[in-house]
Amino acid sequence: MARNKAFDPEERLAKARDLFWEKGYNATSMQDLVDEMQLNRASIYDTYGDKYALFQQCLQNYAKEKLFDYKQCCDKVSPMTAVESIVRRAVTNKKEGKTCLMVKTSFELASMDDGIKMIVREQAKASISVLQELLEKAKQMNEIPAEKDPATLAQFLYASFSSLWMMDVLFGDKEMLERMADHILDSIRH
Amino acid sequence: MARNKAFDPEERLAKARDLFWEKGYNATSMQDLVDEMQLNRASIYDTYGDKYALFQQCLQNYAKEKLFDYKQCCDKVSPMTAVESIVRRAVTNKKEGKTCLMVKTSFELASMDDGIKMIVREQAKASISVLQELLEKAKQMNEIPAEKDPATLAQFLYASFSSLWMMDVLFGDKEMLERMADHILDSIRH
DNA sequence: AGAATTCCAGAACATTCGTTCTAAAATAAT
DNA sequence: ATTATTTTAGAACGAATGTTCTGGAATTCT
Repeated sequence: MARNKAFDPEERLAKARDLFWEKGYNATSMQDLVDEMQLNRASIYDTYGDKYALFQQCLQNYAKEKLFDYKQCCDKVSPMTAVESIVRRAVTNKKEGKTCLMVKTSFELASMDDGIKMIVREQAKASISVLQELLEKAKQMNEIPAEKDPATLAQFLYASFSSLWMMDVLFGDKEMLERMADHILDSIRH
Repeated sequence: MARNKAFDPEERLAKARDLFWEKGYNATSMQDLVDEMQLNRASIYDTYGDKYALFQQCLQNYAKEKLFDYKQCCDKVSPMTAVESIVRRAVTNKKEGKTCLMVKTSFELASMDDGIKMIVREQAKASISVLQELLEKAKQMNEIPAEKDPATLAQFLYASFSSLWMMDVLFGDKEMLERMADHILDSIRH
């Protein structure tokens, strides 16, 4: 009866996500999205809804990929090695100088918009859970001191990504970031 | 010959700063500023220039106050106590849930706009210098271990403000922030 | 008093914004 | 072939954007 969609919604969503990721929500116009997604205006509205709804889906998409990344680090290695690789990845994996979308969004929108805050907070909770689980295992294996609290450490670790990204934006000095990452990991182990 | 200005430019600049601080640059319209500063449009353009120039002046104003705050903590007490009070102040001094303007701006504009990045980076450098000086004194007084590098610690400390503010935005849990601050300070001392 | 400057209120400007709509071409199933 | 739906390009919309301008009232100096 009907014509099929000529594009892959997930793939085009990724393009929108990358653009929001680069420019932020407010600085990205609908025209920018039309150009970048290579879709007609109407197709965007039909498929994703308005700009706000589109952004929410981008956030969800980003959260899913990010969490998948985290969990991928957890297998095959000792818990502390997993934690270390997650932190190192934050320093190394810089997609062309793009700051983490979740961190960016936390500061641009989450303080004013409860809908957005909820999405970002849930992603944060999930990430912190992964880290906490790793740290609890590490504690059992005496890889971190007995007096440390895995929950607090996990929160601190997750929050530290914001630190690393801010310093990356301001100074773009990779060695500085590595020294900071060293300190962050040392603070967990000792 | 001429009429005097009927308002105090510094005082009205502070109002603009507070509004940018709350909403961010892009989400603040010129109309918002007219309402908040209680000034005529023309008076704003005559006194401060356009929106971008006004924002730059707000940033400078904020930087100056922030640095003054930091230096105020340095007198009369031991260097480590000064560092501690600066960190604690970041947790306690939350102006009605407003995230640090420098951190906010780092993520909203600094990655795209070099003019803004320069202002934020200079403020960061100045703050880090203050911290570094304190940490060097603390090291001489054996308040921190000999193997630690004050420069790296100062960078880490400054960056940690971004951590604390992000978690404040997302969770608004004061006790969580205090536990994180404890860990941050412990990581310096041991 | 008179000249100079700044104030205010608001109109006016051209852009840009997000969004909706029109209309024709393309494709898929019946 | 017919029907149904999605595609495309682009026009159109009202609202909001940043900015400039007009005009007149208010104030300060000589």
